[in-house]
Amino acid sequence: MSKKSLTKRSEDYSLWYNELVKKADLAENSDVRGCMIIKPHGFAIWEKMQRKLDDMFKETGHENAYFPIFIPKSYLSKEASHVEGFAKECAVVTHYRLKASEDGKSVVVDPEAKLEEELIVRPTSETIIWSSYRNWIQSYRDLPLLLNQWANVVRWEMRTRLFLRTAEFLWQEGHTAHATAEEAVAETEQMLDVYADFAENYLAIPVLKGVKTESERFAGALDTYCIEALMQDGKALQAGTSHFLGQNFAKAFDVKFADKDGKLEYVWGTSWGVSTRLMGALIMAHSDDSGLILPPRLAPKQVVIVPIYRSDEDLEKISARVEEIMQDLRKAGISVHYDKRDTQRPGFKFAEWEMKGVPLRLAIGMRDLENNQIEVARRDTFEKTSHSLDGLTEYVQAQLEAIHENIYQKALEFRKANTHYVDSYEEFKQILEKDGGFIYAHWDGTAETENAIKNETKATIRCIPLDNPQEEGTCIYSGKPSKQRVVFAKAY
RNA sequence: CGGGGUGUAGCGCAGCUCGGUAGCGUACUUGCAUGGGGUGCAAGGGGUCGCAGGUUCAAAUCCUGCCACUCCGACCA
Repeated sequence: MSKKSLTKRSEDYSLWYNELVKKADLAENSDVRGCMIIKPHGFAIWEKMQRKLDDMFKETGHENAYFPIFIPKSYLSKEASHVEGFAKECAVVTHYRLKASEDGKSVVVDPEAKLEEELIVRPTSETIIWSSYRNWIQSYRDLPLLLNQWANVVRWEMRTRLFLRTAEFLWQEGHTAHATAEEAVAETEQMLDVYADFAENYLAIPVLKGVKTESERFAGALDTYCIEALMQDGKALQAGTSHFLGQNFAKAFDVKFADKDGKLEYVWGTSWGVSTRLMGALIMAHSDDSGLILPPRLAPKQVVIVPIYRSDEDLEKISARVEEIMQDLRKAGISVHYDKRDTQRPGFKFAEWEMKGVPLRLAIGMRDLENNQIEVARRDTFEKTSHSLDGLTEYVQAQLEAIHENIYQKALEFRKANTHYVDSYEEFKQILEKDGGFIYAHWDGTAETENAIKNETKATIRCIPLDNPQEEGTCIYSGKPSKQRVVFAKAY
C-alpha cells in the first residue's frame, strides 16, 4: 500500500479499485466492520452529486423532509414481501442505556434498560413514511404527495466493498403518493428519466433503462425500474432504481383518500433512490492506471494550477499573475485551486492531482510568464498544450466540455464493443467467460430458467429494456418460445 | 454458519522452524542541496509484538485458551 503507483487494471481489477479509492483519498474502512469513512475529497464529490440531484428533484415538484432513523419493529411486519426482503439484514436496537462494568474498566449494556418495542435501524423508509402518509392524506386534494429525503440507511451486508456495498450508506429516497395508477407509473418513469439524465450528463456514464424481472424486483413493488451501467471490467452496476409500489403500502398502512365522488380509494405509491454507490460507478466507469478521472461537472476542483519556480521572487511574480487568472476563471463559474505548497515538488503535485482526478491542470513558470502563456494538461488524455493567457478562460471552459464529451463517448464505445447478441447457451457462456459485458438473449420468462442460468454462470438478468423491440425467438436455455431479448450480465 | 489465512511503528511487511538488546520499506521530523513529471544525501522520533494464562534464568518466537480482522462459499443495492 505504500508503493506509489496503482496496481494496473489489467493485472487485478478489484485490487486496482480498492487501492484507487484509498490513494485518491476518497474513503477508507472504519473500525466498524462494513462501514466506511468518506474523506473530504470523496465527500465533496458526493456533495456535488447531491446538489445537482436535489435541484432536479425540486424542478420536478418534490420537497425534502426527514423521517427518523429508527423504525418500530411492528411497522416492518405490515407488508409481507417487504419484510421478507429486508428481515435478514436489519440492525436492531434493543436497549437504551449503558452502565459501567463491574470492574469499572468498560461499559456494558444495562439489562434494566430493555426497550419494550425493539427498534429497527432503517434499511429503507417505506414503512415509517407510509405510516405518516395515512395521517396526511384524506382527500384527492392532498395528492399527489411528492417527498424526498436525504439519509443514511443500514443493511447488514456480509461482503462489503467501499462505496459499492457498505453496511451503512448514504442515499436519497423519494416517496410519492398518487390518486391513480397511471399517475404513479408516470412518476416512476419520470424519476428514472431524471436518473438517466443525471448519469449521462453529469456522471458521463451511458445507462440502459429497463424493468427488473420478478426475482430482481424490490420487495413490495409491482414494478422495479432501473438504470444499468457497464463498468470497465465488463460487469454491470445498477446505478439507480425507481419503484411502482401499486397499492401495496397503502393497503398495509391503510392510506385511503376520498375521490371527487366521495368514494374511498387506496392511494398509489412510488419510491426511488440513488446512493453513494454512484461513487463506485463514477470510479469504475472512467478511471485509469494513473488514478481517478472525474467528469468535469462533478469535480469539486475542476482546475488546479501548479507554479514552477526556483526562488521566492519567482513564486511571487507567478502568484500575482495566477491570482488574476483565478479571478477570471471563477467569474466564469469554474472552480479552481492554486497549489502553491512549498513542501512538494511539481512532479509530485502532478501525480497527486492526477490520482485525485482533477480534469485540468495548469502549470506556469517563469518561461511561460515571459511568453504570456500557460501549460494546459488534460487528465483524460494526458495531452499537454501551451495556451496564451489571453482567452484562457474560454479555452479552459471548452476543454472541460471536451473532457466530459470524451469520457462519455469512451464509455459509450466501450459499452458498444461489449454488448453482444447471442442465440445459443454455448456462445452465451463463452462470451461471459471471455469479456463479460451486456448480453442480449432470448429468455422464456420463467424464474426457473433465470435461476438456473444464474447458478450455472453467475449472470443475472439486469433488465428488460424499456421500448424493447419485440421479436420471435427461442430461449437460449430452455428452447421455449420467447417474444423478446433481455439483458444479461454479471453484476456488482 | 462451513473452510482457509493473518494479527509486530501511521501504512505494507520480515523476524518465529532453531527462545538471548525488536528490524526493513514507506510515511513522519530536522538540515543542506534540488525544483518544467512521484528529488538526493545525512541525521532523528515513533512499538502494551492482538489479549489472557503457562513453560523457562530468559518468550514476538514454544504450549493452552480467548478475541479481532480478512479471504473463499450460501444471501444482497
